[in-house]
Amino acid sequence: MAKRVTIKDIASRTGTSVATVHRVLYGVDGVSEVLREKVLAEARRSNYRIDPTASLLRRKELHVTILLPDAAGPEKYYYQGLWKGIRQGVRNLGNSRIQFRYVKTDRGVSEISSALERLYDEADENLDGLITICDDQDSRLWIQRFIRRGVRVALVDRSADIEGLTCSVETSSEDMAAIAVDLLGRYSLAKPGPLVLVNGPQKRSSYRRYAETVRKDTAALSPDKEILEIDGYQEEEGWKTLDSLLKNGACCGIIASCARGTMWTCRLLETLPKEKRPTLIGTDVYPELVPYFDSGILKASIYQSHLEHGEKAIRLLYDSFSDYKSDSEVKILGRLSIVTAKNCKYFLD
Amino acid sequence: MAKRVTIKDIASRTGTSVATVHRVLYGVDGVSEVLREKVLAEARRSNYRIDPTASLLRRKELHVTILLPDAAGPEKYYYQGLWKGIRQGVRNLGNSRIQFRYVKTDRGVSEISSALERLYDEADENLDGLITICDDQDSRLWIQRFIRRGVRVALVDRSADIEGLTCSVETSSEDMAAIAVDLLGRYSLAKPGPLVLVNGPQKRSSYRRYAETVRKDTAALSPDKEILEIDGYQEEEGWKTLDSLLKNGACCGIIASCARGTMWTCRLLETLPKEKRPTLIGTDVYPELVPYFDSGILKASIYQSHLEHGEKAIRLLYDSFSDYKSDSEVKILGRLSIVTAKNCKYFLD
DNA sequence: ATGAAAGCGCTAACAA
DNA sequence: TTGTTAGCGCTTTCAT
Repeated sequence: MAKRVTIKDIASRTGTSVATVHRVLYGVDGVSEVLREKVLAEARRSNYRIDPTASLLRRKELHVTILLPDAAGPEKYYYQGLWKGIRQGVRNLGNSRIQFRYVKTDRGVSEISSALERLYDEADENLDGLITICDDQDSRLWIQRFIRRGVRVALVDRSADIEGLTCSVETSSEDMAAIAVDLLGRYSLAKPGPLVLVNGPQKRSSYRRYAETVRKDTAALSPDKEILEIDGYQEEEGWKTLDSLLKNGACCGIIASCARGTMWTCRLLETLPKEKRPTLIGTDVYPELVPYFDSGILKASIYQSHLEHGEKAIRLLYDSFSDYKSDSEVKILGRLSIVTAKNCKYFLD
Repeated sequence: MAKRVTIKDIASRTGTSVATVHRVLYGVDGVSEVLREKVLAEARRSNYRIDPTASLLRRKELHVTILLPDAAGPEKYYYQGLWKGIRQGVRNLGNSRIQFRYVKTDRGVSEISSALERLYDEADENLDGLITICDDQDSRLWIQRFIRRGVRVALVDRSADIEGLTCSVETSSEDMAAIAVDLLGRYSLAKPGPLVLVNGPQKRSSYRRYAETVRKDTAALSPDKEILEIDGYQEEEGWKTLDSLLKNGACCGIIASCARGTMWTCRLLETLPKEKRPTLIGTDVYPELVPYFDSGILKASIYQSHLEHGEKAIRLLYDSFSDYKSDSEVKILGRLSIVTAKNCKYFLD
């Protein structure tokens, strides 16, 4: 049980004071190059680790803002898991000397950039961390400004190639699509009629990549299978298209690649007689889907681990605060789970 | 931003000292009933929470022993995930002022009780926490002795009805079986031949309950379906039985309910020509299974979240140390995930 | 550029 | 039974 190396040890061994060691460890200037080198060398040599417990005790409170779309309206199904994960992550931290502030935008992701702008102006030097989502060029720019100002930024849900990010949690659209096609399977794809893909808007690259993989993987199982794409964000129009398709002819199966699309497709299928309902593979898991799992309308859904995304983002940001090593960006790929009626209860909280 | 309530505040408001407040909070005797009540009332009134950061800083080191079967030999497939989770949980804690000791038994669960006995004798007052597994009456008795001695015990993997347990993480055998039958599905069950269940030993209640649910759920989908049970722990014998069955006749599908059984069944199926391989649904996910996922021999496997079990156990035990409220036992039901070739990479670390 | 010193909120040893 | 006090290892402020 080797005694732990403290900042005091390093100070005495290098013939300096704890204050100087502290400055060196955190890269604060006002230390001569000679001393800096000496201290750094000793810290490495003795394998010094900061004691996070002690470190936290005296530190002044940090401020972290979480800026995400509100889980309401059509965004509800998508964001409720993420918010839940954020709350849970904060709870897990216990007393962390971090003041969290929650900001919700009303109209989804599109409003994020203007919210970032407002945040940038109002929060002067009082912001230390930011957790948000980045899906457009404007948001990218604002996030870069925050980073330049010294704010640590964690991104959830989508990747964005930004220099200096503290961490990002994302999902592989390709893997999601591959899982969906695989679940539908050779059996369903052998049936007559097109495969329907209730997708998100094409202007988002994640949805484009999803569709691409669906096309590729479907072709591998059933060449020449027609794929009919519907915009899941345009519920009214999509509903009509799909409804008439199902009433007239049929389709061999449906893949819904977005949370809201999964929801309304379930509702639509419910209006049809049982024998007219094709197999549906959905996306995300939330309480509203349970009845459709139970009735067999939704055969399976792909869980993007949004809850874990939220938890992880909080955790990683926290770690970055209590770790003086200015480590590079941490990228996390969210786990993709297959959820059916039989195990959906494990994915609801 | 309300200022946090400290032990000092409580002391001054009740006209006593921090030491007394501390004694009251931790239930140490040597405090008059009058004072105890007064302090407790004030703590409640002001919604006082212990500051875990500060609490940890000064506290003397705690000792926790983790006693589990070694992930070697036939136990390898089962316990590697659990051990990995334990290590990860310890890492997540960072500097927690807890000294962990890892003890591995060589011959699986059966050796746990004698290991507990040895541990009980050697570790005098120096043990504060224990994480282990309990699958027989002897272990139960030893665990009860530990608890009476004041050791906090966390159980992983199986439930055991013991008074005073700090926490337990377990898995629902019934849900596992239901998921397996559901995955095999009406389609496979409609094929001719019996359903083969490569199960664990019948003397374990978890395996008995597994088989029961398989029988019930199978009957619901395909009445009169014959179910052939093989002991997955007797690899040699089981291999012969299954091999001759598959070579002569056929079976409609195989469910393997234990990690080791899944492993050797995969190996067996590999020796057969492709058209003779029935659909296999397995249990647990570990690196050795990946080639069988890829080749299509293992259609799906049910992940018991062993990694998360280990993490959770460490976490919950830790929380119980930094929480003075002597809360009751925390029971966690491990999440059951469905894993296929398409998402197995997310379940390997 | 550097160091001394005062705590953070709590626990534990000691004193009364 | 109760109170006093000395830290835990670090961060921060202030003085040099």
